[in-house]
Amino acid sequence: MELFTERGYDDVTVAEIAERAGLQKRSFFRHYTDKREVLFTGSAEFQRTVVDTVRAAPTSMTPVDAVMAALAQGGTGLTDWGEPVHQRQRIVSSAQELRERELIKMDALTAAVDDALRHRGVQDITATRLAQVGVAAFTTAFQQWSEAAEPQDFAAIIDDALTRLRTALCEPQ
Amino acid sequence: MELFTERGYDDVTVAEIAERAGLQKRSFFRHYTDKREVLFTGSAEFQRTVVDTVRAAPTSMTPVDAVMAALAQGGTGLTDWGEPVHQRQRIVSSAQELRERELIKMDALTAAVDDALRHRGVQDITATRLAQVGVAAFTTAFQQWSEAAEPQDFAAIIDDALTRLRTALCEPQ
DNA sequence: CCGGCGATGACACCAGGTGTCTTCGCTCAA
DNA sequence: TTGAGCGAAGACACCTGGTGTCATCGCCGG
Repeated sequence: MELFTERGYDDVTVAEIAERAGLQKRSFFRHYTDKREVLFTGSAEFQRTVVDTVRAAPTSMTPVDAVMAALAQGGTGLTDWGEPVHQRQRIVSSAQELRERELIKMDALTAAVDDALRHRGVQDITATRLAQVGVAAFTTAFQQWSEAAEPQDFAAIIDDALTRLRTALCEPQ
Repeated sequence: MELFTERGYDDVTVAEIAERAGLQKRSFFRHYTDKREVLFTGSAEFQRTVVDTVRAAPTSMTPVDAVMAALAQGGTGLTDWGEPVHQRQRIVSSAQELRERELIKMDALTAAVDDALRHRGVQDITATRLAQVGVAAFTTAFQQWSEAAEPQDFAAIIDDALTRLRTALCEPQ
């Protein structure tokens, strides 16, 4: 993160990252499959958190609500980290290869949420759609959060995103 | 495509692709920025088609309907190619780096549709949501089409996808 | 017939990524 | 205490994607 922020993602070499960590280039690739992957360590844990929350939601909850609550909670956990998350976000959006990686992580998250919904007994096709919509709302909410000047409440942003989506889809002007 | 199908994406080298085309490795990179990009030549044109269709839709049409009609039309244009598209799809889904590239192309498409909707006077945030939902429906519809044993009508699939989404979102059980 | 221009050849070079063997440090049992 | 065993790291060669650079060739208009 230090190196990337100082000189930009492309101008930092893996050998330099390894050196700063007191290791050899080869050792870097024993910990991360990719140069990109070093910026996505947390994503597996984040995904697990969201999935667990969806599964643990009371059966009285609507599937939509369960998904949105899980994503809101997970997102709040992220945004609580504050500045480091902002920093990471700036780096990721600066390079296309990183945005690609982020997109595929979100795709994996979508698949995982989809799966969690099916475990709740939601019909297959419905589950897929809900997962897609939920993750899309999460993504834009997160982007909005990271672009905002003032610190904002993540849960409020993502709720707003969903409401607007519902309106647009179901009550077209 | 021949080489990739014969031996798999990873085991084909750029030098070999160039050789089969009677060119030098360096010349390949004068035509494509990437090894991946050679599988995404059509995507710019596809995006242009969809955007133009959204813009050209009569003002009497609902934004949702305009988007879905444009995507259905564009998708039908794709699926009309038949087997080559299936072949390409098999290759793309076989390698993570290719799926990543595909995702970012879809992201670009989403942004373009978003923009086109705003030009129609749709409110900004609504436009973004509609574009996301539309492209998501397109993606799953296309996937369903490419996995189907029998040739199917693309427009019907994508319509079905949207209907189910509306139901899931607006009339939760 | 010539000057210029775009496309390609030729070639060196860098960085990401991998295979392989060795070395080091720790743990645990005899 | 010692030594076998094992995982993590070092060392190093090697491949491939990707770029910079310069020479070359064919074409086209004047």
